[in-house]
Amino acid sequence: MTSDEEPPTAAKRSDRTKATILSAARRRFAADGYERTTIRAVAADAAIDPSMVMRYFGSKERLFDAALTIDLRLPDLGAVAPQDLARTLLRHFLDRWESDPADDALLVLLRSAVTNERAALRMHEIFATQVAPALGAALGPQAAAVAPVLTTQLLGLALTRYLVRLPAVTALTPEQLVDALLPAVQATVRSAGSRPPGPTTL
Amino acid sequence: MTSDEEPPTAAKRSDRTKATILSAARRRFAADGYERTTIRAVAADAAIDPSMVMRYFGSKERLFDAALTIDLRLPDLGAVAPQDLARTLLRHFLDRWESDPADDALLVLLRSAVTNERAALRMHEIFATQVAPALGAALGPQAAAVAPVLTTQLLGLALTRYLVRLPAVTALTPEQLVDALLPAVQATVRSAGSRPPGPTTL
DNA sequence: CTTGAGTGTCAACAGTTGTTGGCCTACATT
DNA sequence: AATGTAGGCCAACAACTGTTGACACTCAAG
Repeated sequence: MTSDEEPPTAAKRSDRTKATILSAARRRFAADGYERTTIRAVAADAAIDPSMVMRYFGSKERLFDAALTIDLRLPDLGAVAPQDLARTLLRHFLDRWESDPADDALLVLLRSAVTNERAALRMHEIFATQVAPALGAALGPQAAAVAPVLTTQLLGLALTRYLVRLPAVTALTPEQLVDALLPAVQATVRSAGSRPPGPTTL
Repeated sequence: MTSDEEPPTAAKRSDRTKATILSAARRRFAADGYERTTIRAVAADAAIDPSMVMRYFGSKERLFDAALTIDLRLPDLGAVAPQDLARTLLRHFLDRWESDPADDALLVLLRSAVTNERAALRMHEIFATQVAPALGAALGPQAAAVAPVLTTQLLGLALTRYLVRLPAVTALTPEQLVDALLPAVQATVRSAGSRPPGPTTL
């Protein structure tokens, strides 16, 4: 076999441009959402012809799918002491988002999920496959009751700080945000234990 | 002067159609957001020609402005006992949203604010003129520290339940939601008193 | 040198969008 | 009956969208 493998160095020129397109697409989707992002704009950012975007990704929808491979990279919450859980979660997400808000896949997805059904379904999927299991490992059977509330709180933070950019929220430093939100998140985590399965559940 | 006043009954035919357009616009903006809402679709819903929408409102942007006269109708929170504040807030917004999610101006605005700069600015304005003062009346000078967190929590709820429609959140009844969120919101309200003005404020 | 695939550009399509201007009709006032 | 105006419709515009097909360049293999 002397004939088939690809050039060892410079791993194919096309892969590089494909990656360039993908990163431009992520930035555009993050900044503008699905509907306002145009293939022409993505192509221009990637300094390439719009038709190449089509050739590499087939359609705008498939480009969107490709741009949104989401891995929350949640740590093993089973190894975290319950009293540290709230702080760990807040820090984890804030760290991610602060490092590069315009390129974080979760923020990209969230912005589009508000007006795009496809993106919303993707969000549901991530909750079911990543958030719920991770919290289950930390909180056991009580997690089901708490997970939606925690999601509400964390996505609420993402919404007000990175999407709507409320001045009152963007004015705070990440450390101040952790301090400000900690009581609420901690109360939520604690409510898991204190509330027996069904008090007023009809 | 016997000549000028308008017909007393049936207060002008044009007012009625203008109102019809406005209500159709609200529904469309709520369902689709600013970008995906088309004037043609609004006109079709109102059973009228698209050009009439332009004649009455001038442009899509001005139609959007007209559709979004937001009054949160917040009760006088100064009259609410501090320990009831959390529950009052939760109930107030849940009641509003549940009664007609597809026509609530705040949800309409929120959906668009995520991708539309103009709508986002409108949101900032509402926070400054309605939310902040109302909370100020209830919490005094501490309100400034708490208001952003409360906003995060309430908008987080709106986001997950009405915009992204996470199954884990839509599955709950309003009463269950109040119960689930209460510990967190209460902890936030309480944190207003316990945290002196500036511990780590550099 | 010739080939032929890989990589890219250009120009155009068909559909949709916000927006505009001309025309028609009903009807209260003269 | 004549008429002016408010309310409405129709057809078209220019711009922009996702998408497609034909053509040009590069460069290693034969």
